[in-house]
Amino acid sequence: MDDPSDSSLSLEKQICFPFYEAANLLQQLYRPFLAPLNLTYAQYLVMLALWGHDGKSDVTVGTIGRQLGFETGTLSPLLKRMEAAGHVRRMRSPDDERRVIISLTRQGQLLREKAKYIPDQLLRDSGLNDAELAGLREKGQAFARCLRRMLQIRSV
Amino acid sequence: MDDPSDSSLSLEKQICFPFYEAANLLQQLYRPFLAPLNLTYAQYLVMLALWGHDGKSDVTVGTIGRQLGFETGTLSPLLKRMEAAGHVRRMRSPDDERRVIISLTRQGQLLREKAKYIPDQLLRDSGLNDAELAGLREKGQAFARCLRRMLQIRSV
DNA sequence: GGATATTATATTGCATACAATATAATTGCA
DNA sequence: TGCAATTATATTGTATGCAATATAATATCC
Repeated sequence: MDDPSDSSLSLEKQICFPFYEAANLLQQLYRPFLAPLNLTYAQYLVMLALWGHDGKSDVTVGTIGRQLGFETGTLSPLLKRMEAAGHVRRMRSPDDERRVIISLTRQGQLLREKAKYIPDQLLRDSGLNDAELAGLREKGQAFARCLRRMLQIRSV
Repeated sequence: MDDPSDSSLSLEKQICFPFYEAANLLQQLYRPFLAPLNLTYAQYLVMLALWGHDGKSDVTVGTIGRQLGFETGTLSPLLKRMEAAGHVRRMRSPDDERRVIISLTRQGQLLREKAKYIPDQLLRDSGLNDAELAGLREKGQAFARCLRRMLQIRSV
């Protein structure tokens, strides 16, 4: 079987394409919910990370990058836009001036109250039951884990 | 339960994030395989679509857009880059001059021979068995289908 | 303690993505 | 036939994404 059949190049047989398509679609799905909060989907993920840290410890650009799998080339300008929008503050660490500490502004903290209805709303709209949702999450995480392993990226 | 718990905003509980992350990772995974062919992942998907049509009938910009879920704002410049790279030709339809017919160049046809080893290579590298791969594909397709339904996009 | 290596972030260049809008051609209907 | 509606693609503007590179600060080693 050294010569793979041409059918392996069939669009329908692709494993990756549905995931790629889903990523595009889910951003379209979130847009009308996030636009009123002045957030894009990538920015929403950053907010989730920051809300999760609760200001208990310093969160740097690198912290967020590792959590979300973003390179600095993505995160730096993204965080500047979020700063311009008033969601976050960027501050050089006094201890290590290479680090930039990202913290929530008051507005960024308050945004959590508006955002917390979004996940449940979308879950309801999906019409999927808990088992189906759990199955999707598990498969999504498994695939991401598989890809990280193939790329030799240390999982968070 | 009108007031959702804040935990719904936890990054770990998100359904969508793993799919979003996977889409970013899979492009990184394909890059070293596709770069030698002078293709990006999105362009590879266009090639899959074109190879699948086999030149049997006219493939327009709209045809590809519906198959891949791309807007014209994405596809138009993408196809121009593929034309500049010598993979495809763009030609106004004589029948309906609004249409632009996309066809493979000789180079684009030959590229299929080089590309056909990629899927099997990646499947091997994944280390997943057939059942796991089938499960992933099914869940990915199911999620994309769910999102299309939520966005009221007619499936291809 | 000073050269070297490492770390953390920023910048640049290129390629997606999509919404909104524009343009041009075709269709449909009075 | 003529004009409004529709269709197909292109353009513009904004926001990702990542690789490659640059910059600056810290750590390490001798």
